[in-house]
Amino acid sequence: MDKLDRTDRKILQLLQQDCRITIKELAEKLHLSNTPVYERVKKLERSGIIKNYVAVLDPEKIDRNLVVFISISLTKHTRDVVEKFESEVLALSEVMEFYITSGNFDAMVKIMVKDMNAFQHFIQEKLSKFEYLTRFNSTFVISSSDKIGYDL
Amino acid sequence: MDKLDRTDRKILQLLQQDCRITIKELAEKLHLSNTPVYERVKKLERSGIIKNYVAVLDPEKIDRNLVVFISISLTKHTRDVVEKFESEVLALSEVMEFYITSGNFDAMVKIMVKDMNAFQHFIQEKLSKFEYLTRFNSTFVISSSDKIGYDL
DNA sequence: ATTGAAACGAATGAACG
DNA sequence: CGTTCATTCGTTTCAAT
Repeated sequence: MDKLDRTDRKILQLLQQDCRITIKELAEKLHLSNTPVYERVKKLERSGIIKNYVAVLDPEKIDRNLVVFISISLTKHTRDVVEKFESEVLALSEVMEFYITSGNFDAMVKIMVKDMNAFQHFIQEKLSKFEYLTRFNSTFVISSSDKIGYDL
Repeated sequence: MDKLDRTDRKILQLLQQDCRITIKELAEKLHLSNTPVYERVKKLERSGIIKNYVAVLDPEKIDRNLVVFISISLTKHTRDVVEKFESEVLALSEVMEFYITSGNFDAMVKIMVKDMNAFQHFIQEKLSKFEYLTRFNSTFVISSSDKIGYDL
């Protein structure tokens, strides 16, 4: 897919805010008929610019209101060790995001848990068991705000 | 909303993976008819457990492939200063997430930009202009992986 | 690349077990 | 809770431009 024109960007902006909007409604907002909007959305999907459509849940309502970033140092940095660590860490239910990073640590994970007890359990029973993990540092999130989508 | 039963959790799991799935398809996967599935989805929406439905874009395809976490120290920590800082920083197109944090810094932002030039521009022309910002530290993301949704 | 219409399939709500 | 069924509404395709 090449360049996005004004209409494509507007479609993406609206779908980033609410992807259950109907083609019909999109068409009305854009002052076009169904077909061109339909074709544009399909093209954006096929090109991979739209990766997928997901439901966003409220962390508070599902007991995931405590967010912690944990920076991690490893003792080995070979590809196989790092990849195994990544996939095993990401498989833990508390872990939402995994990053290989520059700087003082090798990796960072974002975890979302119910409370401090759940955090302690995660550290003691799960994270600390990894063989090649040598050191970590936890940064607690006091409050946060996310942007709805990308500015195009 | 009270407790989620097995069916609710399955619905949420499927909607977190693909929220454009039809009620009909959902019903087939759950071996139920349309109506109960429809009613459950509406209830999950009304209760706020489902916050919204969003299209996820591919960062690479929209020139946002360089991800950087920037930890920030402020000189003042009053409510008004922090809130103004938060809203102004979040309004910058490069900034996707803003966190008030514990630890050595006061805040952390996640930015997504095209390349190092865009990063440099962000630092020099945008971030550095904030009056109460005193010190910051950038952690570059080398690779990352996100989880599709919450394990319920 | 857009329109308008038509065929099809899904969402919604009533009636009921 | 669940099912079936009827109606409404959106999606998808296509001929024409």
